[in-house]
Amino acid sequence: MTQKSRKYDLQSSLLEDLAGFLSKNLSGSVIKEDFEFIYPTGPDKGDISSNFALKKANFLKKKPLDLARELKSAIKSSPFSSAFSCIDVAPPGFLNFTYSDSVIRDALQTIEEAGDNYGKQNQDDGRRIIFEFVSANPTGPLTVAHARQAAVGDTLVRLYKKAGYLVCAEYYVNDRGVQIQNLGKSLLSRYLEMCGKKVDFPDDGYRGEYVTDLARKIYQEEGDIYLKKSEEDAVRIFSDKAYQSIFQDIKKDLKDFRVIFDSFFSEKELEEQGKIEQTIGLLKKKDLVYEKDGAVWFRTTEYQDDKDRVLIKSDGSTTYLASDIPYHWDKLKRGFDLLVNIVGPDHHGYIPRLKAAVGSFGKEHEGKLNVLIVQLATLYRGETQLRMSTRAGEFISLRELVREVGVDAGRYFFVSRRPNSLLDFDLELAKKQTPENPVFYVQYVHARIASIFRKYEESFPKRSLPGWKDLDWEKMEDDDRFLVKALLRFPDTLRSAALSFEPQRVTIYLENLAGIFHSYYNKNKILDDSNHRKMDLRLHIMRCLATVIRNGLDILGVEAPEKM
RNA sequence: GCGCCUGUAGCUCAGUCGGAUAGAGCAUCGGAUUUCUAAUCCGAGGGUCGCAGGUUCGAGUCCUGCCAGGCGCGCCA
Repeated sequence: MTQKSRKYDLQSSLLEDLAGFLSKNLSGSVIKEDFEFIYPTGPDKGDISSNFALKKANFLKKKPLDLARELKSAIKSSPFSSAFSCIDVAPPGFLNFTYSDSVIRDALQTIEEAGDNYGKQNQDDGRRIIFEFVSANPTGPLTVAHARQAAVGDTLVRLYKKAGYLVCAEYYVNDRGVQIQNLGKSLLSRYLEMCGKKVDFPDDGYRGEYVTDLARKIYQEEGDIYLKKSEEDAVRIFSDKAYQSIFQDIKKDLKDFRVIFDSFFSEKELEEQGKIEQTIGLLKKKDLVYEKDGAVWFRTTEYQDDKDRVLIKSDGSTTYLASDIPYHWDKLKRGFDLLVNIVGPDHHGYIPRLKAAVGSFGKEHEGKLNVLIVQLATLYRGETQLRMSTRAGEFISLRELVREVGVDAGRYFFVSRRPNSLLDFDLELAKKQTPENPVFYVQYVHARIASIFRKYEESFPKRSLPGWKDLDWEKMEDDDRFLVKALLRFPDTLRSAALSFEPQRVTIYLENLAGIFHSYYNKNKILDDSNHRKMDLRLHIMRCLATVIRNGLDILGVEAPEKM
């Protein structure tokens, strides 16, 4: 990690340099990566701690406390000394550091300079990452399950972009195959009904109302002109009409949910380019496929699957897996080093197959696929759980959800729990404008600060706020320090959220930060005509806090309002 | 039966690569408003981290076994 890459992450930069210094100061047997820093819990433990002495005492044949004291005195007589107002050796061997005011000053300056870029990093390990998510079949509207996947996926993409990676967000479109055919047949049936024909609705057809609505629209606009077509042609035409219409709606819903895709990858094109056949040919050469019972099988058991899987069914049609293999090969060929797939829990049995697909491309690609499972969300209205059944066509769509609770609350709630945990989503709570609702609690910070600045403009119309260099740091109090130290943790929070694929760390951070602010706000007056020097300092702190809240909410795709 | 996931306060959940006395919010109870937005704040009570072993300076976190719940085990997607 270069100095430049940590430009906006003061804390990591400082701690890394410190680790480098200490590892050199000890003996050659310790490297800077041996030093880790943890956030201490509880009072009187400083701002950041090191457990190095406990970890390495045995290895260095020293007592932990002695080792800790040794480290402390090394720091004391080094330039790093000025970064800490206190270095405390605490039994059984912790080193507790308290940041000095110079660090706090530097933190504020960093945030003011960085602005929207605060939190941005340059991980710079050259890896390119592709996130594939939602990828819902374009056979019906997006549901609440897709909504959570969309919110999680999009937030992760934003996190990785902020961390400095080259990222691509992709939607894989199953725009061919049996399900699209079924959809076309369903639409055709509804259409024929409108034309007055008596028809049997397909057994495995799509019974949702959206199909009937679309049929009505076609009938109204074009009349019964399709009655003359052969059934084969009609199914083809109606499949295409249905798919086009539904897919447009899906794209619009995603856009309205502030979910941005860089590309939509078509399965149909994959087929038309002959990639599926090619792939099976290639696998044949590697002796990874064989015929049995009239079907063609892929030896996924070579890659830790518990049984082999069919690629070509005995009726000659191909399975999803047959398309997924060339699709994932294509991702690798496009130069992506990490393939992240975000899927629902119903797909988890599918993971070994996909890993086999990636593994079959070559030893060097094994391990490049990372499948994240996003669990379902259960909707509640207060205490009552909303039952949903996709089969019967009874479900709450993404669109309805957004209409009811809005994009901000929707996105925030979906990412506020670990992706791998079930999520209870209370529609009533999401709509509430009270502190129980974490979205409002966090947004309110931004609105309150904006309000302070409005009031400031009003009360001191002719005054211009002094620049950063002219502030009086003697006026800083413990409450101010505490607040800024929380801001200092922001870049590290984003990094840890990204690397662990856990966006809820951002919401937890923001809620904690909001709590610190509201408490501060209640206790301390910002605008103070009797003490302009203190007011100036605090206005700068408030501005930095608003920046962090805004940047944090932006990662979540949630707006930071000026007024509420 | 096999595999994956989950189990932390009454409820919903945090808990970073194994760190110090396990934390929030809701709910309950008691307080705060001549004020930059009370959409807020302050305080109190509330725990066998599912159970039992193990690893070690140290375990909610890692390992093994068990218990409970969810999901997956198709020539469906």
